[in-house]
Amino acid sequence: MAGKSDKFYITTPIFYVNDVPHLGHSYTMVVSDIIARWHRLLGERVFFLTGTDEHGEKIAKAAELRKEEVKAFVDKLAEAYKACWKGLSISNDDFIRTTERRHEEVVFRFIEAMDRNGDLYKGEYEGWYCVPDETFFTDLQLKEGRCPVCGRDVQKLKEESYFFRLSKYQDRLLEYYKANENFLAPKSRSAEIINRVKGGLKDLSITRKSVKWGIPFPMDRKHNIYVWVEALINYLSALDWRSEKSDLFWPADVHMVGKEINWFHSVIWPAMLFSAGLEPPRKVFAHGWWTVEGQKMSKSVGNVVDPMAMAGKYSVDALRYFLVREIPLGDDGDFSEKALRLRLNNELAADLGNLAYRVLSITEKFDGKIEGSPELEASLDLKGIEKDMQELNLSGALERIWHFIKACNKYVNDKKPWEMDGAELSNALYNLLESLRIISILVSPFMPETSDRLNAQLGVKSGLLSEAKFGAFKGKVKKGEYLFRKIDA
RNA sequence: AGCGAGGUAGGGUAGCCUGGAGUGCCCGCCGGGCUCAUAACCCGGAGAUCGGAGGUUCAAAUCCUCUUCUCGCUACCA
Repeated sequence: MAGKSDKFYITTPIFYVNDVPHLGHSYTMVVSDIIARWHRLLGERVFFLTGTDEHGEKIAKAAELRKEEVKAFVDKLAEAYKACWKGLSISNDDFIRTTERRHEEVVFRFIEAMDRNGDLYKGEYEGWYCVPDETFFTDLQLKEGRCPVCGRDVQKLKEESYFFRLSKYQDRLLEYYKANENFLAPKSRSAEIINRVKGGLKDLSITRKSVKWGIPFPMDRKHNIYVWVEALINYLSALDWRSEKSDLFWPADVHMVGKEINWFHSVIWPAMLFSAGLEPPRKVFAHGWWTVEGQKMSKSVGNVVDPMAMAGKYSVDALRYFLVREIPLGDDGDFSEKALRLRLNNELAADLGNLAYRVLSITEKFDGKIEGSPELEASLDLKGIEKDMQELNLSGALERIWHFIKACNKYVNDKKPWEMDGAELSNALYNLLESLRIISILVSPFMPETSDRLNAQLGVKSGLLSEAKFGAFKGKVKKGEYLFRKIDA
């Protein structure tokens, strides 16, 4: 029964813990959570992973700046991330930290597998070095020939380093892209990657002698493994690679990533997997960025949006709904409280909340048996919703669900159940209550808390997607609070 | 600069692959209806030469060429 066909493994990036979580992180999490919950709704065996990336020079510096011990510093931040995800109803099955032993062990095995395959060699990394900052930079990173951090002169330096033969995998990557059209997603970004790979791949320096806060390179302990190489392996270390668990869940079905790390996940990571003798993931999805009222979100501008504050002000579910409804997955979008309020007031309160409230109000005044024949079924495009979700068109799926909600509101207006009684009224209520039950199932991945509350008001248990069809209504209705309240500016 | 994506009513989007009346959705605006319900809901309407030019075709938002504007990526910044 536990076949590989009904498993689903989805990951988020592991976030770099040099600062607390913000709206961008939360967006990745919410999107991934919705996809994970959807697959659970399908009855699949889901493994949903997130975590934190805790090595590297930047983190060591950030800790030093605050006069804290590095481990204590990352411990504190990892907790902040965990708390934030809990607050946003994120249903991750595991939380991997790159400072954990289980991660280090898998990293060692992975590097050794690459080495056995003859893909690692010792060479020299050449770059521009800024002495006061103790950091290497590439030509592109320099600002007018000077250090991009402090603005001082840099010097060309060579450092011994181990390299990964990325160049060896150019053809194999291109073949993989070609054979798996859905791997690079969204489509609008795939050409960008393919053309760059076609342009040629250089081998990668994957170790550093100068970086102290990291995982040692197993073949030469004077070196530490470069953070991003090691970080990518988290997707396997959480599965305890070479275990029953990894046999079941690997390859990952979706790596959800921000567009800035697309290259690492679409090119370097699959090449590393080839090298270690593993299958690449099925899909890497690069989502877009949020601006805030037209401006880039940045600390210096001071417009960084705190997801917990937004969730506190408007409710977790309103925030989750807004994030996925506002923009198609893959596009960039603009965040503003005004836009959030608009969707909360019009779509959540006026459409969904009001529908539930008006139907439940009428139902409570009726004391007969609720039964009838499905009339609203035709307004629900379940196939379309399933297709959208399969294609990760989350905003499209919501649009279809709302189309149904609007059809239900229209049904109330047209039927005027408040003027009915007896069998006629029973039939109208049957249709509306079953619709609400189905709506509750459909919105549950997006707004789990709201779905629970609606279920409680309908007096039904939460169901799987297979139950999202008209049957006999078996609930015991008890009108409760509004699902959503309007909020004025 | 190279490569990529996109310019559709006041704003935001879908449609483009597989040409066939500008067809849809959301917000906003105008008018009407209703009153079970969170002053919510429903109906109707105004509003677009589908960035510009040329071409293919009986027919182009949709295919081809050119042009213009916007945005993204350009590898060791997690």
